[in-house]
Parts: sequence; C-alpha cells; structure tokens
Amino acid sequence: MKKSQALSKGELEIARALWDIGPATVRQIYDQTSATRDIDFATVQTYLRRLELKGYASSKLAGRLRIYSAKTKPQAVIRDTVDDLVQRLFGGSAMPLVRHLIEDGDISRQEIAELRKLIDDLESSKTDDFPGAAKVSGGGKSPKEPKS
Amino acid sequence: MKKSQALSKGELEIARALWDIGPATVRQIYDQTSATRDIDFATVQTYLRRLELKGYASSKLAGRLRIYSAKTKPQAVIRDTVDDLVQRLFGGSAMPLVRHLIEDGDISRQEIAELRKLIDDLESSKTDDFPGAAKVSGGGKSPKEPKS
DNA sequence: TTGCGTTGCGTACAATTGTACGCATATCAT
DNA sequence: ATGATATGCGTACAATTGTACGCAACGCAA
Repeated sequence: MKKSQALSKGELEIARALWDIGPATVRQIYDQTSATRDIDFATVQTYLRRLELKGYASSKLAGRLRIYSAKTKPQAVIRDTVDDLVQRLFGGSAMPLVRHLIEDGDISRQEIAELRKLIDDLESSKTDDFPGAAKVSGGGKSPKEPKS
Repeated sequence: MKKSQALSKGELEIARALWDIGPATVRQIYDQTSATRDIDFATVQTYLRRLELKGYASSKLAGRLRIYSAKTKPQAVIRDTVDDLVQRLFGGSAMPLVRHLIEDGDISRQEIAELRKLIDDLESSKTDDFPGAAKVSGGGKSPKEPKS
C-alpha cells in the first residue's frame, strides 16, 4: 500500500498552526495563519479537511463547531519532509543543509551557544559508538530507519 | 516584477543533477538521476525544459544534442527553497530546523568536527550583531563573505 | 541502404494543490 | 422575531506537477 501521503506546503503550514495551538476550530487556525499570510477562511477549512483525509488530523463536532486535532507528532512529519528535501537537494546527506543554514546567517548569536551545547551532547553521546548506534540525549526516540 | 517561480521537488532534483555535472545533455542528467530513482527519460527532458522556462537553466543545441546549463547558483535556489520550508514549518526561524537535523542523528561524527569549526567562525564573525555591543573574543578569522 | 536506437520537440493527461463559491443552518444582537 | 454573521459541507475549477506518448529527424552498425 501507499505510504502516508506527503503534505503539501500549504498543508504543512496549517498543520503547524494546529500543532501550535492544539485542538482548534477552523477559525482559530485561520486567525493564527492569516496573521502571517493572506489566506481565505474557506481555504483553511479545505486544508484541514485534507489534513484529516490524509490522516494527519482528526476532528469531532462539538456543538456546531468542528474541532480539529493533530494526529501525528510534528517530529515525524518534519522528519519526513526534511528528509525528502535533503534527498532531493543534497542526495541524502544532511550536512550540507546544516552548513547552509549556519552560513546563511539565519542563526542568531544566542542560538550559537545553544548549538554548541547541542553538538557537545551529540559528540559525547556518539563517542566510540558504532554507526547507527547513536543515541540522542534527552529524547527517547526511535532510531532512524530505512523507509519506503 | 514577478518573483522567480519556485521549483517543484522534481525540478529541484533535476536542477541538482545539473549543478552536479555541469552543462549536460538530457541523457547525462537522466543517467545520473535514474541511478537513484526511477524516472523516465522523457520526464527528465520535460523537467529540463521547465527548468529553462522558469529561468533556472539555459540550453543550446550542439549539433543535434541540446546542452543544458544551470543558470542560477545552487546557493540561491537552496536558500529560497529552505527559507520557504523554514517559513512554513517553523514560522521563519532556522534554529528549529538545525536542531532537528542535529538531533535526528543525520550528522556523522566526522561532521561534528566540521560543524564545530563552522560555529567558531560564525561566532567570531557575528560579534557585532547589534550596535553598541561590540565584544570581540576570537582571533582574526576569515570574515564571512556576504553573498547574495 | 536499411534498420535500429537516440534525441528533440510538441502535446497530452491524470493527480495534486491552491483557492474559493454557495447554500443550508445555527447563533447572536437588537 | 429578524436580520446580520459565522460555520459546516459539498463542490468547483484553474494552476502546477508528475509522467509520458508519438513522431520526425538523425547517426551508426550491418
């Protein structure tokens, strides 16, 4: 069977809003999203419907309002999305993207510190480990696995 | 003026191949790309045509073969693409993406070293981020060249 | 020279994506 | 009550994207 359908850019945007504010009505998502970019209420509605269709959200009627809830964790979707991009744009290696992000000046001074801490952790957790045996401190996540 | 049209995922893939191997015939791009993923020769042809239409490539006939050349630097396209993703997925801040990439275990140990170096450079070149807060710490590093 | 494979090029077409209309209700303020 | 407003829901439709067919011309091997 087909693997879970990927989200389009627009859908991603809505999904993000949904993650952000938790279970919400169309209007709430609309308010949040339209603050940043020009979008129609009905369009948001459609996106949410499609999000549900694709299995990324669920909804229930509460009175006459439909409440949408995210059904998947952001991490999973983000991973898939980013992986796909990395695949197409860099043939699969993440490093070039990291490099790009860092060199492109999108990282603030303050964030550099955090970043350093991050790689410190990473380094210590990876020492003398076999490839694939990486363990990330803090988040008990399942290891990456070959998909498709 | 009209903002340059974004590239679709498929187009990005082809663009990457084009950057990779430089000016090339359809077949060359096809060979390169089809090694990784299943794609039709004619499809590659179409992508290249569209790439040219959108202004990302140019081409000329050499004998009876059409040679395509990338017209834009990868950096620019990558930046636009990544920026867009970051916008939609993280509301504009790049850090969450960096964090994701690092925590998701896609960075090898060797790359960590490089990453650290990158950060060092960044830190020293960013010291005058906001006015009046000049506090230089590092030795003279090669300044980051402001590209566009 | 006769095929056969290759490429250019025009064209096609289904799926997906972005965007939204319109109607039937339901609700709220007056 | 009544009209203005909001929402659900079905439906629509153009643009973009992914994928490819088919033909004509070209060049190489037999």
